[in-house]
Amino acid sequence: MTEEEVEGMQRFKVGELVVDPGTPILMEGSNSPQLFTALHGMGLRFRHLENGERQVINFVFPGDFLGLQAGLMGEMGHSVEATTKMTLCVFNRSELWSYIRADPERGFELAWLAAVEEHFLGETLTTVGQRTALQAIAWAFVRIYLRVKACGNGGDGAIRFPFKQKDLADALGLSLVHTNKTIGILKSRQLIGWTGEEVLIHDLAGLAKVGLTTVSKPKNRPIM
Amino acid sequence: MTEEEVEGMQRFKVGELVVDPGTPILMEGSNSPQLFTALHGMGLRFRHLENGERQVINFVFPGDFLGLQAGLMGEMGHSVEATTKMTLCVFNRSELWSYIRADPERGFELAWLAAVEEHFLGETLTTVGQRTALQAIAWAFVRIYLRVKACGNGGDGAIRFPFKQKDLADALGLSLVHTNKTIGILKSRQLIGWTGEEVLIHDLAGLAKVGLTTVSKPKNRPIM
DNA sequence: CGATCCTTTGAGCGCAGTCAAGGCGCGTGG
DNA sequence: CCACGCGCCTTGACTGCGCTCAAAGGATCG
Repeated sequence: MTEEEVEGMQRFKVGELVVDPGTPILMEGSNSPQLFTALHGMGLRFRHLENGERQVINFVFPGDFLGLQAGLMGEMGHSVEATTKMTLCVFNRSELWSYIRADPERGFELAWLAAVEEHFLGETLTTVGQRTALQAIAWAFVRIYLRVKACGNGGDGAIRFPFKQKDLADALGLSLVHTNKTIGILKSRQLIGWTGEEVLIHDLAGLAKVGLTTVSKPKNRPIM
Repeated sequence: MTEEEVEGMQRFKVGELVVDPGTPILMEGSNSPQLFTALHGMGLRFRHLENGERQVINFVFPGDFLGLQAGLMGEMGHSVEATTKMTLCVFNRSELWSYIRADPERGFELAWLAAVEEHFLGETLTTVGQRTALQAIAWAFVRIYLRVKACGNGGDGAIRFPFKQKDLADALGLSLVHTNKTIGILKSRQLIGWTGEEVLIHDLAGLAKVGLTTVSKPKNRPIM
């Protein structure tokens, strides 16, 4: 989300909300009357299977819009939960329509947001479906690093990543044990480091090579 | 896509295009000057990994919009290819903006389309990441059946499904051999039949149970 | 200083992948 | 008319990546 968009949405904000780690923000299947933009902190989007298995859809970073599906379709396809303490910008779902009507470009903004999500989900699906565990985890660190750096945090090769190995495992469709051992391989190859809430990317190009991916600069929304 | 939306878009159509089976329609990474709506026939959306592996993102049925990512982001995240002979409604990408500007609801329509795609991709991701092969294939047949029935074709338990087992395998991140054997299990349990281009759903409820999913009616776009 | 949560490591198993070969339907050409 | 090739489906044997079970460190906290 560009700064102008954040700016524009601020006019529709109802207030700010600060939530503690572990707080559910949106529930799968629900039709929340409120939508959010993440201002600080990090979280998780995920779905549950009937047998209790969890699929992490992606990680939530500052700037992410939460509740687009509820706003557009009337029902969330996944849940959102805070992993760290988070502060959220709150909107009323009922005002989304007036937001769109105010300027035709607003609808375009939302469509663009959804399209970006779709694009990323397609890439994730390809990872989970086709990459090996080693490739998938290498890919994930490349994506996460680029995503975090894009929102300003983490200048050099270090980023804050307050998630558990189980979260990454659930994001990639792997077991915790196998994820742990595979991370160990990447560590031993001097490609990454991960201690506590800090991840070190020692060799981005090497990681990208292992992960069968390329490091391209993220594109901004085109002005039509 | 509702009939009114199709109606609305028809005004922006440049013409119709008929393509033969196997024809590439959109290429991953490209910025096609043309966007399409599928009118007849079926196709595939897919991505390729650097090692040549293919992930099928989903199946294209009549009514699907093709090229939304190119229109909104300037670059496709996946390729689209015709599986059968297809007829497409053609639009100019450059007119997308005037289409949106004509009516604020237009932007909403596009955002809604993208959100529906995102919703479905999240469900697919959960399948590939968390369901076993048997559960995944059962889930896939439930989704496909509901999707095909939603666009009018296939009244009773029979639908036209002109895809190969390899296509389904690539959609679920499974090997062809294992997919074949797993389909055999579903056949022997009298849940489905699959001969040539026809799939028979003998027991939708039973399939849904195996696939750890529920058969709920699809929701229409809410009128805000 | 026990309790709890997370990470790490080892052992063994099994689901799904790979390799290989055969069957079947269909179109093509001798 | 039949032989042949080709694409796709089917089946069997074997392999191995990743899962499960289990237990042992560390770190943090009341």
